[in-house]
Amino acid sequence: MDPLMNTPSTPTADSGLNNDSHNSEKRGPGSYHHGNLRAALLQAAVELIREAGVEKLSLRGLARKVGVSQTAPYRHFQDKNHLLVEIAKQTFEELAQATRALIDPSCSATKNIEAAGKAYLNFAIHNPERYKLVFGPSIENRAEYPDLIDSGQKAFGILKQLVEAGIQQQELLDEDPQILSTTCWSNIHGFAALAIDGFYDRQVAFSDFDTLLNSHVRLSIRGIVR
Amino acid sequence: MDPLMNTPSTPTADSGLNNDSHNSEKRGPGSYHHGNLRAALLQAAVELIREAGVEKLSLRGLARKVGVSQTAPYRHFQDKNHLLVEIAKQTFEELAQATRALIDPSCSATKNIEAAGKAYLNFAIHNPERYKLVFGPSIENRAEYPDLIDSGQKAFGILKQLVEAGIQQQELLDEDPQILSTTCWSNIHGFAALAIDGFYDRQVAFSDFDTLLNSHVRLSIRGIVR
DNA sequence: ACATCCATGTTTACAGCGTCAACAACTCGA
DNA sequence: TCGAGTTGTTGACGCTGTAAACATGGATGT
Repeated sequence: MDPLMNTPSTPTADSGLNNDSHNSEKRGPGSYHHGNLRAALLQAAVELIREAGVEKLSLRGLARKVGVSQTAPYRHFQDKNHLLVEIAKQTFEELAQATRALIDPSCSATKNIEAAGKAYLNFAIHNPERYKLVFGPSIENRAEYPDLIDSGQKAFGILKQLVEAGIQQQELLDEDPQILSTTCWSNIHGFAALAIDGFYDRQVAFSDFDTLLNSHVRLSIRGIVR
Repeated sequence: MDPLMNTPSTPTADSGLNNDSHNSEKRGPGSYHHGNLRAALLQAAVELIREAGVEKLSLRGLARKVGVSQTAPYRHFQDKNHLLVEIAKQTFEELAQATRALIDPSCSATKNIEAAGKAYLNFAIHNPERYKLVFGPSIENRAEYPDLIDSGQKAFGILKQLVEAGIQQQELLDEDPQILSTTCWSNIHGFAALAIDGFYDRQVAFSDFDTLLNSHVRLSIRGIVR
């Protein structure tokens, strides 16, 4: 306990005031327990990631933003990695939902794959930092989180089903569906990754981006149709 | 000497001894200047990155490995980012060279694109951490390093030339070469990225990996051939 | 041969990070 | 009502990137 500038004063009254001032309804005035910290942390983390990328996310900064002490998050997440994994899981699910949303059973499989691909890319491009979180190196030991793997496989499953249908309908090449769908996924993912990281910015005017995206999806799928 | 100063020891004798003791041959015995520090740092950094990935690379650890003080690297690189940029530049050049090596002018453009794609993927898969460094989020403000951008564009230029030749030879679709080559690159990159990050490990047995790779290249290119 | 300059190295220090251990406050069921 | 468990706080440790001040010694001009 140094009498210097560090800790200003009584924690109870102070934290209550602080929270009241810039933290709308998350904590009652002067209350010790947050009440919904886990959810608040996840939400704030997503915001911070969206604003500055995963690399810039720190648990301490996150705690500051939510208005709790720097170690409070450890009551809800084993460590930073577990927090990221949770967000990645959610992101996979949103990605899957966005992809699934545009599928129309009355259309051909090929059309559906195209629609799904575009939806996938649009999600990726509108949520670039979270997309990078999911596929990038921020998460350590991905393999050790079965739930995360499951979410990913579920998203991939959407595409795989479409491809299998396409093969059955003789719209696509009669080859191993695993290979066809993997190739398709790679193609789409590659575009997302490069687009997000700005590798196309110097090649394509902004107005042409949609053309590029549409062409890419069309040409990528063309590789596996009959 | 000065009893008021709190510097603990005479730096001359001490540092000389230290260097002699634990620093094998990189530095002459008792020599103060390294003589080749910049190159040594780059080489050691590449090793560390290969072993543990860019995320685990620290300038201090690097300095330790090379046997210099923790701030010595700052005499040769403005900051960590500049070091990474330098390595990325080198990697781009190696990648370009590996890709170019397998091109055979007596073959068709399509065959060459296929060969280049496979060479590209093989380089990526055998140098996963450096590949991730080049395309991943480790480097900040990529756009502010024109040399790096140039290296990237040069590597991409190889593919673009092949695609343009293919269009002229009427092997490929008669469409915007920029779009065709971008699509081709995306497809290859997507496979590299997902393969490196282990997204195929649970789908494909190791022995089947080459099949998957070859199929992917074939199908990806198929999308842009006539 | 010698003095001097400057590139290259070292020491020290600071702030920020992830995380652990010890302690404090609130909640809730017996 | 009380005691236990949950959730929060404080303080500390060792790591990081990097800035400032200082030391060294090889190159250079005389």
